Amino acid sequence: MNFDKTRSAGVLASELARLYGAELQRRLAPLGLSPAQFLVLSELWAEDGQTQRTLTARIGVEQATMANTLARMERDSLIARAPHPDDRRAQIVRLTEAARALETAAIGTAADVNQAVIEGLPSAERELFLSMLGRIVMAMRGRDTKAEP
Amino acid sequence: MNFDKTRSAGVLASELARLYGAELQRRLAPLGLSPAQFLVLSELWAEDGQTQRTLTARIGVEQATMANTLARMERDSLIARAPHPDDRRAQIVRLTEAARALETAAIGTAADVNQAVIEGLPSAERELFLSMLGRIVMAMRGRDTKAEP
DNA sequence: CATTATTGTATAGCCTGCTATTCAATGCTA
DNA sequence: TAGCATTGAATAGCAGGCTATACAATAATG
Repeated sequence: MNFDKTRSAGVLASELARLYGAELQRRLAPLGLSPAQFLVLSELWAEDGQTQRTLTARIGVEQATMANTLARMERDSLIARAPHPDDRRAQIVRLTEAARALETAAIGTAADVNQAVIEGLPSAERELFLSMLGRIVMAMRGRDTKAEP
Repeated sequence: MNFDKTRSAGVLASELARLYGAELQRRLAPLGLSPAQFLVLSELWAEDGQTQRTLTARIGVEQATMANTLARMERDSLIARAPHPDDRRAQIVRLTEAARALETAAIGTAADVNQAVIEGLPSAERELFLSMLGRIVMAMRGRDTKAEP
């Protein structure tokens, strides 16, 4: 009886996630960004002025996680919050000028790191790998929301 | 300019890691185990009486991370520490009876969850996926230790 | 309209990563 | 052998996941 982590999709994915996160962190650091902050910014670059609720849904993280990430981003002057015009519970999250200025560099960096990851495979296999990984994630997302009998 | 996370190996791997971790946590909880604790135990089930140093190397996390995980495991009575016979800095980490009793159930659970992950793909693709993921991880591990000019 | 349910955020507290620092014990070497 | 370097662990402090709560604002319902 034993557990072979070298053939465990979960363990391998976790290790890849850590390695990717470390590398991205290292390369985003000069811009003053962390990987989680980059993800939020990438949503805001696409559409500025979203609600915390919307960001949470689009990024797929829990509400509390987003609240904490946004708090750090506000502390770091990457975002500012304004009152929502017709819902006094909510706030509008907006990019600061500083954050807006980082778009090109940060997206380039993230693309580089993702390219580096995928270069671990011969080019003929890369598309297939991305497709498989995407399908596995979708399947797991499905399981997640489903309760068992 | 924008960042497509649905085609980012890193973002997808991170999401998969989170989904896997959540599911494994849920299924190990009845046994009183967390995913990180399970990994340590799986090393100790294979060879009891290792040093913190050895566990750190085999599992591939930082020393401080392992120290904290072991502290929680000791708190939870999964391991006990004994003085190392010929190095007074080191300690020998040993399974408790309670931890030894969990082996079959825990390994079965982890195997189930990994099976669930892989079932997101048609069976014909599963081996190839594991192989690709393994190769990508190995390539990233290599990059990691390498400094850039 | 008054109650109740739902929704948007914030907060507390946990786990597991990480880096940086510290300290004692060991090992090496001049 | 004395002194410096290395090694095994612990600790502090941060990030970013998570669940569970709390609370005010809004929506829905009797």
